[in-house]
Amino acid sequence: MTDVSSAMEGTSVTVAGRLALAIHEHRLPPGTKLIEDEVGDIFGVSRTVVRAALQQLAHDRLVTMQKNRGAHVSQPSIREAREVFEARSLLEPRTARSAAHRATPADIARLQSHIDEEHQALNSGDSGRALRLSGLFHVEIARIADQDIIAAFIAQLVARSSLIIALYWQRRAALCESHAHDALLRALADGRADLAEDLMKGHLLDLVSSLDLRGAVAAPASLRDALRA
Amino acid sequence: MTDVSSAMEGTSVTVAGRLALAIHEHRLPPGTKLIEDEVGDIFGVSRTVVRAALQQLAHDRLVTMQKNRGAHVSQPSIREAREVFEARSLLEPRTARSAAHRATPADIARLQSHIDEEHQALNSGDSGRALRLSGLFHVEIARIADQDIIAAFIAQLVARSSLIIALYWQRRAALCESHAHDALLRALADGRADLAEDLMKGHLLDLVSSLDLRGAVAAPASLRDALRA
DNA sequence: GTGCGCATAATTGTATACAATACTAGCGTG
DNA sequence: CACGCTAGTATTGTATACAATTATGCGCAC
Repeated sequence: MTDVSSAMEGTSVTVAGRLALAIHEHRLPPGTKLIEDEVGDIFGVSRTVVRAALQQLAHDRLVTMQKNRGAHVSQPSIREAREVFEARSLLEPRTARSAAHRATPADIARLQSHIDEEHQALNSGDSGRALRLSGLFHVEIARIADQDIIAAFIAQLVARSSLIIALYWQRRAALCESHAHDALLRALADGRADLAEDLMKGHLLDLVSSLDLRGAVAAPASLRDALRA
Repeated sequence: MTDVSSAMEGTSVTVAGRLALAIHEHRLPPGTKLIEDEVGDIFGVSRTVVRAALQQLAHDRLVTMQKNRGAHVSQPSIREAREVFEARSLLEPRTARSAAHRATPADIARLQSHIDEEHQALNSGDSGRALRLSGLFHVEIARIADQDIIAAFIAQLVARSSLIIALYWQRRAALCESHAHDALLRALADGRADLAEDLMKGHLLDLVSSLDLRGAVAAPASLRDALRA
């Protein structure tokens, strides 16, 4: 998620960031219970700050809190999954268009390095990290478009997409993505706004069509292990 | 803001809602300091729950928190103001189009009652309440479109718009809005999707043009006043 | 063996306590 | 009279304590 909502920073933002990262990289699968004492012990803080962190994540829908029943990594429903990608389809193509108009050589270089890192992560078998970098690519485009608010929305949607992928991904041969990102990068570099918009639209459609939006969920894991990084 | 992000429990959400309402209705102007003890006394809760509430509001950018310096009602910059309305222009016209396709008679009736209440509030001089109802109208449309995620985004943007209006509104003869809403309602009722989309786009443009978003903050009476908050 | 009921443990909700930091006012000095 | 310094106050950051709620495990009837 990178950019955290408000200022107010401090310890709870750090904890929220670490948790968000773990969720984004699929080290904390959907449904995992996040016990306040346990998280507090792991990060060496009190429940007070853990609660603040969990509430931030709950606001972004990465975590679901129920009264007296604690916090769990969210398990987006199929309906929610569809809505997330509908929202992305509404926001991102137009944002890619704007980005094509504004992208500087420095921006392009930064995006390229993202893609490179993503390839590298994939080759070294770190698919979690690859997934997160792939998401960051999308957020970075919104930031190039100089639209902080929309970038924040996209960041949230990307994070939720990661949960959706964890739950509903079907074909694991996932390296098709990088080509889409390559093509997008070229379009942005050449200032071809129409093309960038179309590519983004198609890329998102590909993503949805790679999901199986009909059922089945995964199993939780151990907190300590997942957060070891 | 009506819909509060997550589930999470009652008390802090209630407090956050009450505060959000007061902000939305301009009873708490931008810049107002929100002292935790004070708010806690008012609502009869401890600082713990006040803090949780303030953090929720901070996440929605209605409140700004700085480490060790407390929480204040946000004062959106001009850049931020522009971005809010850019984001709304991206989301709302398309959403109005969808709503036109899906609106049922019950939906139309609900919208009509919103408009009626808004008129009523204006006539009785309660401009704060009118402003809030006016915002709710927009959120309701998104809900008719059956897009919860986008509705939540719009709800946040509407709330922020209220702060922007408090800061940058110039022409106070503000009843033009209701006509725009009437026209929108008719388009939705008749299922005229193209028209609804255009009307919404125009309505938002009208809104921005009624703001004064050129730098040059209104010259403050005294230096002391200017630098106080 | 299966399901129910109760005692006990875990976990969360809220309040409070204490430490750290920022604000304010009053005094002295140039 | 303005400026800086110091003491005291106000406010926030974090941890802990206790109450309320939920989850768990075991004995027991059937």
